[in-house]
Amino acid sequence: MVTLAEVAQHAGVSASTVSYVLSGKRSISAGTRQRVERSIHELGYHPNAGARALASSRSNIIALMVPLRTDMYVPVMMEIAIAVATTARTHGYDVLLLTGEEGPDAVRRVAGSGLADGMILMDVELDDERLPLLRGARQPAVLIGLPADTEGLTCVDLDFKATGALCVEHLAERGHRDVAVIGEAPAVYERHTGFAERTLDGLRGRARELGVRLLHRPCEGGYDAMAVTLARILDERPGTTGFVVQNESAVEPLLALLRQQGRAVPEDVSVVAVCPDQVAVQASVRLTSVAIPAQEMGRHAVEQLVAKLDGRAGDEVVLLAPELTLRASSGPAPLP
Amino acid sequence: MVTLAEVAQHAGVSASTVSYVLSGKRSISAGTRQRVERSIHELGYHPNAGARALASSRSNIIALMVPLRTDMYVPVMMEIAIAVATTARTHGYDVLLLTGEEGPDAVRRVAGSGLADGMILMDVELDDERLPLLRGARQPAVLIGLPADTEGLTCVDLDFKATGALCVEHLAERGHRDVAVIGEAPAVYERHTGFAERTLDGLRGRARELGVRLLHRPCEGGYDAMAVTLARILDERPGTTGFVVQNESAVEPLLALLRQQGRAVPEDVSVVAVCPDQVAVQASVRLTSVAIPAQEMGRHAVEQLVAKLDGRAGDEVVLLAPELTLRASSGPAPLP
DNA sequence: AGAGGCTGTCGAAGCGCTTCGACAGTTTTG
DNA sequence: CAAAACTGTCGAAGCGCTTCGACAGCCTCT
Repeated sequence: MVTLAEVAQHAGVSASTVSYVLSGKRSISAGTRQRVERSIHELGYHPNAGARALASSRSNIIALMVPLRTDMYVPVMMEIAIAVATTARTHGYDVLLLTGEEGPDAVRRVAGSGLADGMILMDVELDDERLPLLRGARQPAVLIGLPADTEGLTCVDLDFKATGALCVEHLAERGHRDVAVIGEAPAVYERHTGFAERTLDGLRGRARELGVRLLHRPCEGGYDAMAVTLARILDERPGTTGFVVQNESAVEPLLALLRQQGRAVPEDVSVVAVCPDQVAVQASVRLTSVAIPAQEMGRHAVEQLVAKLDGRAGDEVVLLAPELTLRASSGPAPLP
Repeated sequence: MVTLAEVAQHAGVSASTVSYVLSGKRSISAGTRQRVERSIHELGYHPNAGARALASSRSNIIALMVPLRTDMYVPVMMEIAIAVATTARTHGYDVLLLTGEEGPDAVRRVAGSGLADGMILMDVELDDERLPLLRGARQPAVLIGLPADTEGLTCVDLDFKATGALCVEHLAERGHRDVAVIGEAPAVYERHTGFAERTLDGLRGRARELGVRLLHRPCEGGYDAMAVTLARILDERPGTTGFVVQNESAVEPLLALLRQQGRAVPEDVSVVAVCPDQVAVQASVRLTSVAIPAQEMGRHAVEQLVAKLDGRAGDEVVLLAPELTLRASSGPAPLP
């Protein structure tokens, strides 16, 4: 392994000069800089990460805590994770992957050991047990998701309340009076994951204002579960003509079942989904949907965190505005 | 931050003693050990990762390089990544997440800086440009996937050739003479990803032996692409009664289309999928499938890598045997 | 022309930990 | 019963880098 000292000797300067060339924290004459850069190149020098971390108390690593669960739409998680990793690199950071398994201990471990300079947490519950630790820590953190109390925390998320409202509006505009909501798996609600409840809030609030009757049913993914859920819904509210689907693995089963029952989409029934665009486009009926901006969320989270690490930002809650894309699963807009 | 020295002082021993208590590399009397452990606990001490890495030239970090692409089934990638992270923790390692974006440079950077002790690469192409670097490096590495030349490399993968053979056998046993293969997206073949081609090898080889006529068609996921592909297949081979599907996002569309055309599964047509069990179970017809053992692959990869790091293992190619699970999408076994 | 300010470079002091050799005290051995 | 072999602990020397203060040389003022 080539060391700083060897580079310095090769270039005929002192070690500190090489360090300053690398970090740019002091001005260096053009000639010296070039000589040093050539030596670095010729010797194939790479700074040692450990030594750097020790001397500077900065590891240039961001920890990303992803949920271990697989009852939520995994591609979204993956997309966020990849966006985080990619964005982090553009700011000179690497990403350490932590699973939810260790829980709060992971937070302690990473913060205590200086392994990472800051952390990003996904899948935050309304009253997450990791939050007190984060509030107390000198470790900057950013949450993807919105807990009940955001005091002293930085959060990034889609505005799910507005998302719910938007879906109802869209269906109401098209004349639907009875709307069913196919929600996430029951477990998601039971552990009080913020986004599911917030979507529901938005749906209910706007439905009340617009005089739409709403029926919400959680639903495991898959064909069988969807069949049972749909049967119950139509039993209870036979006049249901609008569907909002928030569980991506229920989308295709729902469409298949509706088709099978002779209910045409969008002629008889409208469907709006909350899902990544890819899913909406690949479905058997191209779905009108509110996209989950996974990439943007990941990118924003990193940028907030980097800003905090640079002392450029304080706590902040960023809610991304939902956007509804009209596709083939909901009727045309009514004439004005 | 509490340091080793402070713990040592608090416990009334020298710093090296504390270090040996922590690492267990020298024997320590029970009394001393307890005193030190109490001090560690009381002071809330966490060893500094950077200092440790510097002094020991071991970071206790494994780098995991995941593909950036999203044209392959993402949940499998995610499941592998999570299995890697989880298994790594049980061996005392953390996982650094690298995206394919940086390509070979990432390998250089990580190896050069000592950021990680070893690396695991996913989505390896037959003639991957990262391979020469790995062969030359003192950085142990494990591949998930199988390149063309495995000389000097450690690899873990599902035995896709056997998987292909198994699928054909299963359909042949049930009397199918014309079998269509719905493959991955064309791009996957174009970049010569090993598993796709190896599956095809297995399919073709066994088909020839068993006198089965095989028609292979790559297919983008989604409903529309599948519709076009299916139409072409039935046009070219109207007698097709068996399907092998290797693209998970084509599964549900295929089932919907077959249903729509009045071809009953499994009465008229049998379908065998290569996909995670979750997908097979959630489909509108529970699918006979060969599972992709994502967790096991991740776990194996870590264990191989850790063994190499401990000097307990050399290069090795581990191919996991495929297992076919009979479900509702293929006919009953013929009477003996 | 001398004071004061810049620039560019260097030396040295750590950062917190691991690990090697040394050694006092105790136990085993022939 | 002395010699040999352990055991358990300590001190000190780094690991490779960052960063602070110092300073030589030069330029710019009045």
